[in-house]
Amino acid sequence: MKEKELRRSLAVLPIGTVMKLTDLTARQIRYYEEQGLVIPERNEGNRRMYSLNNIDKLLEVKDYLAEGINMAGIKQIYAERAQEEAKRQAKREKSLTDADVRRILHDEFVTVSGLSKQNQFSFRNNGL
DNA sequence: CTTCTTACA
DNA sequence: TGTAAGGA
Repeated sequence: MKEKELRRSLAVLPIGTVMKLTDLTARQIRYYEEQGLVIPERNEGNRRMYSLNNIDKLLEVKDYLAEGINMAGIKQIYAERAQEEAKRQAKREKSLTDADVRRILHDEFVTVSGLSKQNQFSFRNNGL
């Protein structure tokens, strides 16, 4: 499920194709870019190149606009999503940290008590 | 021919 | 948002 995401992120579509796929004018597509929504890559000739994910986002923006939401509103929606994503990532990092805490605490115990893995085994055999 | 930027009777 | 201009 990752090879798929990679392909969806490949910028291979020129603006002309995007216009047909989204039914948006070049003017609109470039304007949304100015507004910070859907920034395409550029090829050697400074031409905009879009990915399938870019297409999806443009269609999404188009829908919001059709629903009567203005540029400011759409920006807010994406700003909120970005903040939520940031929090999810922060929480994930915290979980990994907690897992490491056990190992760190365990190693700390072994060091302070002067017990190596091998000696711990020996103690068990001696009824400790 | 397609796309780019800039500007606006 | 449309469209013209001038260049790539």
